[in-house]
Amino acid sequence: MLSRLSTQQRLLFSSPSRLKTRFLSHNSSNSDDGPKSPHFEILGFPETLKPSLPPLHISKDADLLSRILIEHHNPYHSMESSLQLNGIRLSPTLVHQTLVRLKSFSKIALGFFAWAKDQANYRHDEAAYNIMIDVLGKVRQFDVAWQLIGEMVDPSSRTFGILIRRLIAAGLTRQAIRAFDDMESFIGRGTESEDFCYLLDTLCKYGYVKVATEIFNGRKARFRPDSKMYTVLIYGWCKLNRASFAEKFLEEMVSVGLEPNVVTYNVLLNGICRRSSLHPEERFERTIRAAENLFGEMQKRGIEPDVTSYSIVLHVYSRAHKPALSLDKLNSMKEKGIFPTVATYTSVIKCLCSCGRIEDAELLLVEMGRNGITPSAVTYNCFFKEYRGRKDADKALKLYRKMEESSCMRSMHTYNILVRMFSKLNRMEIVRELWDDMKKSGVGPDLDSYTLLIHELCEKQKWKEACQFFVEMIEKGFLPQKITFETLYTGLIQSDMLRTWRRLQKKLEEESITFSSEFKDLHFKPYRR
DNA sequence: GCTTAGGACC
Repeated sequence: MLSRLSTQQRLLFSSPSRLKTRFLSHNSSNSDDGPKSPHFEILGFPETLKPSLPPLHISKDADLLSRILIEHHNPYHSMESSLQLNGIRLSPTLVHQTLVRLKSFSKIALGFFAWAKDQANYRHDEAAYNIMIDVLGKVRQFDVAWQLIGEMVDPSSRTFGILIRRLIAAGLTRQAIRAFDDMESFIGRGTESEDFCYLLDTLCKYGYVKVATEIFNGRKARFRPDSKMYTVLIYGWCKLNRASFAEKFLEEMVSVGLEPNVVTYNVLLNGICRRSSLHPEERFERTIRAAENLFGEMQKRGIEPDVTSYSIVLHVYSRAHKPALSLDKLNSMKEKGIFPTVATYTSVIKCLCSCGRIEDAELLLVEMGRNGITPSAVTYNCFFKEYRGRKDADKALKLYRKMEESSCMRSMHTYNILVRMFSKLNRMEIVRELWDDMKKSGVGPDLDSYTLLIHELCEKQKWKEACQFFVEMIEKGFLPQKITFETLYTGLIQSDMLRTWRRLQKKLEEESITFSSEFKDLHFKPYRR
């Protein structure tokens, strides 16, 4: 069962450096929708759910269907020969949800998609095509994506938006622009300013600001520029830290008679504040002065700063560790009748926590609740980090329970902070609970969770358990760091656990994982934190 | 689908 999964994952990436691909794919957690690890426990898959049973219940359960597909379907065989899905009733919801769950398994997703279409006579709607095109774009199978667009009844600009975003994300900006140009022959209407703005925005978000500027200048005559387009370009240049270009576009914008709005100013404000160094006090003051000047300019134009403007400044205070200023600013915005959002509160809370004023932060958390603002995982993580620093297990656990009660989504981070904290405190029963929660909620574990758990277990000399998790992580497609391998390997040898050691070796061989060979000559030190 | 909060080790 396990080896079958690995085989399928292997087939998914045909490049020779598949491990690297796998490794990278699991590290792209900050990309908006990069591949996620499988959401389920393969090891514990119950026998009774195998597709040899009448598959009636699958018709409603995308979770189950996707598990079965991942586990039993060989993408190189027809769906019938690996599965008996004949009795299945496909509905749009089932198809969408299943495709979403197969996002990291593009071949299986495509197999299912094609099977539904060709064998089950199911007519995919636009949403299903869009998901599929997105999945294909992620693995750069643009030829197949184009094929699907070709067979769609009426692809919309949304479909093209997805394709264009994937092309740009893959660095194929020329192709993206060509797709944009070809779009009107598919969607049955001419491209509009809005579509053009989306193209510019996507180019800028992925850092191709120069390309965006070029095509903007080239097609100004065709698409009437609006303040949104200018804002997008200003955002791009700010992102690249090229304030002079950003200002040039602001000037141009005004000179063609377009009024900058509050978003334009917030983009500029963020440009000033975003990466400015705050280290010596003068730099912090300089940044704040620049921000305040911009506030003044806004007011001169009759534009009132909004929550976002204040949140940007509050983030600067937080980075500069200025709890008093942070609280002042929060109060002054409230007096102006601007209601803080989660982002606003989170910045202030982060500031207070990082400055040790956790009681004040706790008061703000209460205030948030009173104002009907739901804290996010990011908000909670600020507290957890501080509780970890204080080794305050009780408070951390209490807050975690509160999170569960309010069914606040836990982030990967929440778990990683807490797993580390409770391992260090040797409260392994809680670590276990967290680990189970993490799997159940479907957010993890990720490469970091495995790495830190294994390192903690090694430190406690629980070699066997560490080894189990090491094997498990490989089976899930995570490439361990070299240091993790070395720590475990050395520990096993030093404690004469040759059988476990051999098991580890066999696993690595099976998966053809090698860590660079110079380790043989190294003198190992056991892991120290 | 124009803007804001976001890890931790070394």
